[in-house]
Amino acid sequence: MSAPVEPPAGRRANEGGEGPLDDLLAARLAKLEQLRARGIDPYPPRVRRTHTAAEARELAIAAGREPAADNGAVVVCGRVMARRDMGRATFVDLQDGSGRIQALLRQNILGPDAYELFRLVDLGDFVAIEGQPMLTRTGEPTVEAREWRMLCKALHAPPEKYHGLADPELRQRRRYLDLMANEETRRTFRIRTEMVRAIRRFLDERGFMEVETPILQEVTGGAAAKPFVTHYDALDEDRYLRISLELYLKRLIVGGFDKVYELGRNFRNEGLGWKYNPEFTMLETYEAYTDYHGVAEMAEALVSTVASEVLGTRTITFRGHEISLEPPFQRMTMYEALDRYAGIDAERLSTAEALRAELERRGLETDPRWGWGKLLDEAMSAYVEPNLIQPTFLLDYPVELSPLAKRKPDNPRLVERFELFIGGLEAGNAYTELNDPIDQRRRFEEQLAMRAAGDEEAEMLDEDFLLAIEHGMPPTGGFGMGIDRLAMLFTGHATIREVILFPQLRKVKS
RNA sequence: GGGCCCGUAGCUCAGCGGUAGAGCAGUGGACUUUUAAUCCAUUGGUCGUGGGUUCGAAUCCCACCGGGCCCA
Repeated sequence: MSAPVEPPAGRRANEGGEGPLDDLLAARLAKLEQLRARGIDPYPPRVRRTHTAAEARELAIAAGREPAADNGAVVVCGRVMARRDMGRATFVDLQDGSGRIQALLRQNILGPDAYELFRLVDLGDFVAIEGQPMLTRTGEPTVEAREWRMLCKALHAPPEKYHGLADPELRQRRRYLDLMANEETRRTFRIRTEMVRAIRRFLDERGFMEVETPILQEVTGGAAAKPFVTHYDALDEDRYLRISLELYLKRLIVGGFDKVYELGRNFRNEGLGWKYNPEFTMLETYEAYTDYHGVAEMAEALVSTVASEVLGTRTITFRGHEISLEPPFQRMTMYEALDRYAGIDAERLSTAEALRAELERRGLETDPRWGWGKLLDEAMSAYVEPNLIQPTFLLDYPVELSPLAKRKPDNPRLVERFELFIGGLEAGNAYTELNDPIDQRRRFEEQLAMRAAGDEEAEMLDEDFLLAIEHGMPPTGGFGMGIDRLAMLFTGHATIREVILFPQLRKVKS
């Protein structure tokens, strides 16, 4: 049943029902009607495709310039990306998920009617071409059509064929246009997917069990971050969107699963920036009967293995630096790093006042509410992290910054923790997990005091989690890794938005 | 949050106080091996929005909206 043509949604200029219909749109709608008038469905429900574009290319190359008269036709399908009209012959470039293939339509082969009908095909439409794979005079793999079929009429033109889509805002808001126009974008997201697959493979082969834990949480924690709040109508109760995976995964270690991991989305109510998006993907692993040194070995094996499998190399380029992911990675304590890159002696500057004075002297702006731990963290961000280009484990953090990590037996002001830096980015974080429930309660209480003093990023007290570890959690090494940041490193993109399909953007107000 | 920059045709961009432009896309025409096809002709714009300055504003000023980069 065919209905009269109505103006489709789209074309912002026409919203509100004023003004004439856009010329480009009108031309396509007219062609749509002409197809229907000739009894052709512009949106047929199915097609029998025999070969992808890539497969047809292979066949064309095998067939050569003068293919045997009948060595089997193929049916290829795809979006029309370019069209070169030569009179009684027309070339089109079809793009499908495998790549591109050229098709040649000639009037004497198709017949005048079918050839004439092809004039109704625009850039962006999907068509099926049935015909002979072969090479043209210039050696281009081509399917020479003996029949063609409409698969889907597009009402809008695709982005410009040569420059593609360049406007960063459009590329992110309407990622489908970016994907259809830019091969580099398609490559980026294929690498990201391959990377995630390789990570799962690595962990699965090592006997880890993939699990899923709640995103909507009554109490949230496991990271220093401000959460999003939502409301659950059925219970008339508020819930937080999780900020990390940690506290639920450790409950599973308590329950007796020795090796678990989760790869999932976290949500943090913070600003946007080149390395921040409010929703981002984390991997966290927990392994009983290992410690942070064992985790470090696993982490470097994971990063280097995944690089080899996905990129075929362990050398990457990021922000102008060549980086080797070959293990072992460099190891350095946090204090050593502060001394080496900033000349700051954290042990001597052991009070907030002393450290603040030193940082102010260096021209770093500080906030009077910051405690010693936060000040140290800022000093790290300013002076140390940008220097950690080659993969580096920074070991042994102050307890103030790590309420869920176990203290070092020989220095209770420090915990057994590392952060992994690659290309100046914090890519991983791990600790020997705190399993002393008494110490854990004390640490939560210190965090509560910080919350009361106005620190919105301090941990909440999770009584249910405490009850869990009061039942006993074995010595455990935990690890977290930002998947988006690893994707930045692997694809060479300098901003996190380039590796997230639909990054968070402000609403468009009309 | 602060500083700097950007917003012009569907897309990529020029114009920066004096009648809104180019290429691609579109439309009409020529062309049966082209590939950023070529050639001829041609349609298309509240110059992000709203105020202001000016005889005159895409252009200068202010505010707002959206985006980018740097800093926090």
